[in-house]
Amino acid sequence: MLTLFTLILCYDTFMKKNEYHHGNLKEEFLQTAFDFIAHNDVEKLTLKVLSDATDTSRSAIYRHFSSKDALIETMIITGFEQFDAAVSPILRETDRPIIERFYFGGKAYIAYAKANPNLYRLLFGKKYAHIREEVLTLDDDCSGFGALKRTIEEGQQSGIVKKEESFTQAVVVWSSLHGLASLMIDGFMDVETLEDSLYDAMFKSLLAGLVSRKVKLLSTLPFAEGLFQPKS
Amino acid sequence: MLTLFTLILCYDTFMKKNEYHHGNLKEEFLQTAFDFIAHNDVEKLTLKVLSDATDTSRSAIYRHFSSKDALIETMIITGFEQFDAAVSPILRETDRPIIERFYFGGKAYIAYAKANPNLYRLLFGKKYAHIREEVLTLDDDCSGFGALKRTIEEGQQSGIVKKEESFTQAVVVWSSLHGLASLMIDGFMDVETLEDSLYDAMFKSLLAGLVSRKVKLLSTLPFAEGLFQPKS
DNA sequence: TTTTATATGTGAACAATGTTAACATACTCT
DNA sequence: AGAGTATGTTAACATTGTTCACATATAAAA
Repeated sequence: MLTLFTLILCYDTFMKKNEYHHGNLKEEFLQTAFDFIAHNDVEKLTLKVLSDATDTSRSAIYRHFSSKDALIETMIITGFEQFDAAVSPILRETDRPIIERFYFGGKAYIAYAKANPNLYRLLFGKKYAHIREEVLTLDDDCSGFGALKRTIEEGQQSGIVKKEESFTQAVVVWSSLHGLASLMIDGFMDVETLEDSLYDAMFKSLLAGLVSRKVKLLSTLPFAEGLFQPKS
Repeated sequence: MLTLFTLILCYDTFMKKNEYHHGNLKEEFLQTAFDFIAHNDVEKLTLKVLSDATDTSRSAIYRHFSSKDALIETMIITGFEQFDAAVSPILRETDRPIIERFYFGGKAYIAYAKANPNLYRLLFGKKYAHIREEVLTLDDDCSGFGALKRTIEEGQQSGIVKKEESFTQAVVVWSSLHGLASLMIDGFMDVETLEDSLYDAMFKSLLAGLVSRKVKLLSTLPFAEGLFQPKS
């Protein structure tokens, strides 16, 4: 009997490690939640999903988050960090032609939304707008929007971008990106076949409104040929 | 005692009319639901809200709709009719300059979304995309998108709009409108002070991408001055 | 008119959900 | 070794959408 007890003790100690106290349950919850919305809508994310996946009780989550919404708030904060990390750096590659930075930055924006539709909806939807306000401020230069605005201002200084209110210009660009991304991930068009051509058309249109007519385009982007007239 | 009974009968018959059978309860449910989302998010619309407002039991709705979603489906169908009725006719005012039609059509689009944010989100959100597919097809000329595409094609024929794929051009326009409307109603910017100037900037940018350079703008819209070069 | 069938409304009950409270267990620090 | 804290469990609650058996009004048939 002593031997059996010892065996159980050994099993508990070395095999199952912490059966009762997980140790990093908070991270496990978050990871499970992110894994879940990679394939399911946020609406389907339930506490039962989290407890089942982590093999805990339904109320265990309340030791790490004050509520379900609190967990989602954390997801939104880290979600914005990841989203920004995927898009903003491209705008800041100052050794690259600015038009290219706009082009590939926007392309990364659409690509991220398409690759993570449920996360994108969570980040930019109405429901958790109050959390967003804690994370991103449009006036903040560090935010994605701030990076866009600053890049536009940089383009103004080098004469490529029209010298208008940069905030307004940035909103116009952002609206197009957000609109196209939303229409794509919310089931309005066959994304697979149209994504690239639609983005190119939209970018071309945006450039026409953004770029000064006096400037000849020096970009290497092939589709942009003929967009602008030679310097007169 | 007979008198009392007669009184009750009279009361029932003439005052309360149909206390048990309402007669038009289905319409009452729909009207209540529309009234509700005029001031609240769709997520807050619950069967208890409907039963309380119509003074019926919680399960009465199931005599008129097979489920809560079925009621919302009906709302979406009529919602699209109303939305289309507010926007599409402007595009079809063929006696008006086409640029003006674009301008005021888009303005009506944004205005409707801003005036009915919860309905707009319901119509264009992901959750009920399957119902949308029954109502509107992008290929259908009668839909709002079809009206936009046809107007663009009309502009191409008169030489005002660039002769490119009209579907792509329509998607570009729609993306901008949908993006701006979404950003506004989902709490990204102070809509009250910025709505008009942002829309004008966006429309100007769209025109730059849409309109043929060879055409001198004859529109009466003041802000569009200087957008295009004189016919050379 | 009386009877029958159908349409419409009610009340009780269900499972699922987020949440809380009382209790149990394990880790930490003295 | 023991006290205190952090972490996990179980049971219960209210709310939600939904269903089912039952009640009542209207329509149709006799």
